[in-house]
Amino acid sequence: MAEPRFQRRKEDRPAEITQAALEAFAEKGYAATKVDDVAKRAGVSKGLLYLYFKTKEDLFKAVIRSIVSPRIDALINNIEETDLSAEEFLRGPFLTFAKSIPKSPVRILIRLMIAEGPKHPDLVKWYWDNVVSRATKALRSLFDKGVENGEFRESALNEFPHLLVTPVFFSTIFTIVFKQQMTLDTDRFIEAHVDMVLGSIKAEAE
Amino acid sequence: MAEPRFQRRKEDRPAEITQAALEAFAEKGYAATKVDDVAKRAGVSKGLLYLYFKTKEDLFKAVIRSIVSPRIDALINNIEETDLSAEEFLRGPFLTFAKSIPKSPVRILIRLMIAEGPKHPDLVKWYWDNVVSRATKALRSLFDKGVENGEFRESALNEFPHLLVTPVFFSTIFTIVFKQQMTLDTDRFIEAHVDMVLGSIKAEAE
DNA sequence: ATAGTTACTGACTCACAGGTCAGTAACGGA
DNA sequence: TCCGTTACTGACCTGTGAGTCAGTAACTAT
Repeated sequence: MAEPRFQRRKEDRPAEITQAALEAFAEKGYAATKVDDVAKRAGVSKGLLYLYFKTKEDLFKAVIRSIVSPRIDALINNIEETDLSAEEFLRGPFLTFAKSIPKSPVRILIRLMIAEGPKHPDLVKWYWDNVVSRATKALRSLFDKGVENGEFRESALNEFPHLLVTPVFFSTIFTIVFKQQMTLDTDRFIEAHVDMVLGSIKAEAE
Repeated sequence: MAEPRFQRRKEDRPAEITQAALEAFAEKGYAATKVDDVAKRAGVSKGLLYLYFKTKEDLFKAVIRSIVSPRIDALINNIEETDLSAEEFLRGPFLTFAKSIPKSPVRILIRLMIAEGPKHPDLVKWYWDNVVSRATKALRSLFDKGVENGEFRESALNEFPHLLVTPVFFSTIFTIVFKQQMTLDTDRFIEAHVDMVLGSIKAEAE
């Protein structure tokens, strides 16, 4: 009695395929990844992949969405529901999150968005609405709250909350591009920036 | 007497072709740009292009090098030979340079390095040696000079001069990826960051 | 003029990868 | 155990674009 050559697993296939695709894209980038390789990695034929995803581009979008959504939701809930002071939150949960990015698989997505974004305007739109806007808003409310309760002075961070996260992007890209020659300690780099920001916005005792 | 169908211009061809390639890559990215299109843009046949550049990859590398070199040389000479104080230099020539990046054609190269870098390790090595290392060193010496002459206190910027330029990368990428939905005022964004940095490292009068 | 040199052309080749589809076999129900 | 359904396979088709090369015409030297 021979082993069955394959199993029917309709429910699990999409997740298995997007996971395989993420790994493949991470290694080679989008253009250089063959659909056939993704299929092999997922233990599936190319034909099946095309039953679940209409085109390679469709697969790409599914990968981004499936990885990004849960993470960004978690961060934003975290900001909204914390009972820490603004400074405690920034030095605690935020810093932990920020330091993890350059080391986690998510960093790949940042590269993919930069590299492939211009070819997929609707994906960029989705990313803007679901990630950038929401994260910006959450951060801004954090700084506003800090000002309201007297922790912080009014500063450029209220207008440009992005100023907080610039070193996260910088070290992520650095890590990806210069992984051979890198000696940058991304943890201390990001910490130093957060120190500087807090130092410049904390209300002086007066 | 008919016009000649073409002219022989051995000297000028390489520069014309790399210029055309930069424009094409800027519009479509590397993978999506056809060698034939680059040739057409340069007013040249595909065959001629292959006389000057062995492969498409070779052309890509030539584009990066030819655009980057003169700019980085200018900046570094500027730092080394200025007779401004460190703060004056940062608020003057450096800020002008920094603000120009997200708007200039060079921003394309940043995207190309991120997107294609991993496939061209020798190009990344060249970029590290000729751009990143030299720029880092020049900036570090600027902060060191500031400390020596009592303008600045010793700070994280002496160890991580990169902290100065993070918003330049951030706004460049933002501009490229989110050009449709962008409302970020990159000039004021970068200025606000430089203000913050200077505010946090200036020696207090004591 | 004319012959020699070489910058230049563009039709061609060919490998490759996205996408298709006719057939196959796993599974569920009777 | 057989039949119907459909998840799944993989050989095939096809457009595309990188790279080639035999031929052509612009220039040069005599």
